[in-house]
Amino acid sequence: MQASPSRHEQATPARQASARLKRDDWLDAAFHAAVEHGFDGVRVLVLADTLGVTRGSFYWHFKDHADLITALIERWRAAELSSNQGMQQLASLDPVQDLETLLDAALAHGGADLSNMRFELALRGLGRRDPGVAAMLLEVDQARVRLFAGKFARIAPDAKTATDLAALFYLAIVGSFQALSRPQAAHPTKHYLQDIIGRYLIKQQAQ
Amino acid sequence: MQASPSRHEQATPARQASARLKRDDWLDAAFHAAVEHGFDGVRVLVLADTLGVTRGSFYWHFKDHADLITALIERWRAAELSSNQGMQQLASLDPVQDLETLLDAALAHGGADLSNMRFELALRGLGRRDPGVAAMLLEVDQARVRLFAGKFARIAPDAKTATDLAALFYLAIVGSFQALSRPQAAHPTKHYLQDIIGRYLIKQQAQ
DNA sequence: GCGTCACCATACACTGCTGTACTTTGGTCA
DNA sequence: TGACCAAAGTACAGCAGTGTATGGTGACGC
Repeated sequence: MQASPSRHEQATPARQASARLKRDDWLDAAFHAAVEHGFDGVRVLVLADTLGVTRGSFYWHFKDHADLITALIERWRAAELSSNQGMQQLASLDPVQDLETLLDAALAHGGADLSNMRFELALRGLGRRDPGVAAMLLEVDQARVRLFAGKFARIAPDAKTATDLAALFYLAIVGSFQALSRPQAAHPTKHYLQDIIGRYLIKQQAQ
Repeated sequence: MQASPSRHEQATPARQASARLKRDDWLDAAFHAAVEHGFDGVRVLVLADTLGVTRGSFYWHFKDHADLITALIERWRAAELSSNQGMQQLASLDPVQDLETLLDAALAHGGADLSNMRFELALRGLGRRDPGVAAMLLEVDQARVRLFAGKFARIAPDAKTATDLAALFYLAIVGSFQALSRPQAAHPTKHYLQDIIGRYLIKQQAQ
């Protein structure tokens, strides 16, 4: 649901040269750590290890561990909301095509999007303990549902139906992020949703 | 989606008397810790604190920390699958009523069910790192979708529609566990789903 | 060519948590 | 009433991680 997150991701334990690190490099490493091990697994000691430096570098760029986490979250939030705004712009003549494009983007479980999905799940895990994070996630969720509702409004018979369907489908998408999703198999969720759209909504429209 | 989890839950830091603890008491405490702080927050030291004993007791009941976690997960799995089987039994004459009862049970976000919901979310967080847990969750998910599909089969026009709708609604339920759910407000998800059922499915059936 | 500053290393103190070996208590039943 | 044993206490070693103070280095500007 967002473009590729980072400029240069580095998964290998030791960096190739002695290129000096910037704040964003630490944020990228923290991003991947959160994706792999959750927010509890974001340790500055292991980040320094994977980046090939010591923690002395970290405490130059960040005040402390909490500073890293808040910066990481804020970067995601900004990118997410801006991506949401971008999606709101593009609208073709075919409303069904628009919805399927939106579903494709939301359900693209692979590559960089898979990392974004897992990061978002880790973030939701954090939101269950941190009210501030929970409020931020609610803001993002509502922006997305508004986006969906805008698309559904073009094919639904009335406004309430549009918002209901938007909420239902968005919740199903969030649910598909973590249930019934074996990584090896092709993701069936997309077909579910597209079938449902084709089966009910179009029928509804054509009546 | 499950009955009350534990026989006697104890949230207060110091226990009232010197009642000796059993294995299940430790599991109950671990359950609540997982609910509150996730699985990474299940520490035997803090469990001992809240139970009012030292860790000497813990290492009598459990081999180590991993032993506690696997026992906790297995207990949940057994209770969940048995609860699922119980729900499969009850079926009234009215299929729509059955579905709404099922949705009520699935979406009951309050009291002991809220703890169960949060525990399940913590478990899914763990499943993202542990393949064994992920496989177990897939098993539970599939059992639940089968349950839903069985109910939908009584009102849907064909088998594929029933399984599609079951998957869609189940995913929406899982999604509603963590998105768009501010604890203070009444949960709108139930009304979404009931509206959708009333709006589309019944119409579909009556055609 | 040299100083400056952004970036990094090193060393230390400290905390929270695990696991283990051993001892102690207290309830129950012969 | 005294032995037994489940349950809990005590003490120690060790590990992983944070934060801090301070010193080192290398690329760039002048």
